[in-house]
Amino acid sequence: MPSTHRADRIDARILTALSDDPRATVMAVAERTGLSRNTVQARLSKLDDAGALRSFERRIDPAVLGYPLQAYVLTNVTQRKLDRVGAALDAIPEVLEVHGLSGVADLLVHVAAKDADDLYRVAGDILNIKGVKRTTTALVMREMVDYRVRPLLDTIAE
Amino acid sequence: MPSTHRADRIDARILTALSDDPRATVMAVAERTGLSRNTVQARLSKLDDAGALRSFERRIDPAVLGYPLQAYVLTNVTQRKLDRVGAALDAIPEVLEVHGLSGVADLLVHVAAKDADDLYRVAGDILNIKGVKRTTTALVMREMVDYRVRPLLDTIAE
DNA sequence: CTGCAGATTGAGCATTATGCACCCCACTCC
DNA sequence: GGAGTGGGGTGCATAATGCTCAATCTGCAG
Repeated sequence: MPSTHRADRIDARILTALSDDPRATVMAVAERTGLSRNTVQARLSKLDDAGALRSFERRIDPAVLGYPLQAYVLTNVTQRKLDRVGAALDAIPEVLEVHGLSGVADLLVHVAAKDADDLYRVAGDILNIKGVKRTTTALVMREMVDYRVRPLLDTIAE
Repeated sequence: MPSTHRADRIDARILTALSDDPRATVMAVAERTGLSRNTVQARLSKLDDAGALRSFERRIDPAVLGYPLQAYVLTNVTQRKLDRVGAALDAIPEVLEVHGLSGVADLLVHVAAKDADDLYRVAGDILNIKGVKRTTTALVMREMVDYRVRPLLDTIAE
């Protein structure tokens, strides 16, 4: 469903400017990028018409909501029940995201928790889902490289 | 450095409104939440003074930048060299984020790639870092639950 | 080389939003 | 009772927005 859209140099410059200052107005972006206000406005509406920008929720840190602990739960699933397990995971509030993988595990479940006990409980909830065979929990201890796309933007902008 | 800040019901309502419409103006948020413009403005400036909102880059989908493939590389590292490995990973453009873990692996490296060959190359780059002992690559095949914080926001907002 | 379609730009204009200051009120904690 | 905190209301000068129109300026096919 997403992104038949491919960002070019100009889009990259706009996105870079927005990364520098997410609350920047269209005018400010235009100034920063040396583009006209019209162009920036047109590009931006194309970008979000195309659904190129993901949910604002991505910018919300669970820690601020009182969930300072994060962990990744590698999950093995009885194959036929993948969808059911997905639905069950979706119903757990502490589940931030779930990726279907090829490789070591079937699912990578990203969870947040209030504290160690809470995490233990959530991990238990996941293990109790019918169709889940095995889980391995890895606690996030440090953010070594914070999510960034800048290097990719830079290669596009040359 | 982050978040001595803890969001309350009002913050949660504001954040929810912004999730519904990321480009909403302060006025629109005030209307949607039934709060006054003053309050919304004050809350928002507190939120970003406190650094409660993470980088705008989180909203940029690598797929739009021409990197439609994503993978997680579980990495085992010679412990003493963790920082050096972190720095080396930081230098690889295709590395989106790196988490330091407790558990199965030492590092969880999230990478993007243009295609299968590109991914293979990136995985090789990681494995070639001095201090990296072993890697396991898991390709992301499906987004089963897209990143979301809504359920957590809802519990706060009651 | 010529010409076309799409993108970029500059300008204008009515409408809204912003940032800030000031004041008031309700609630809580001493 | 008094001080402090946080939400709400109002006003105002300045700035941004959304939109349209017309004029270049591309890239590219013929």
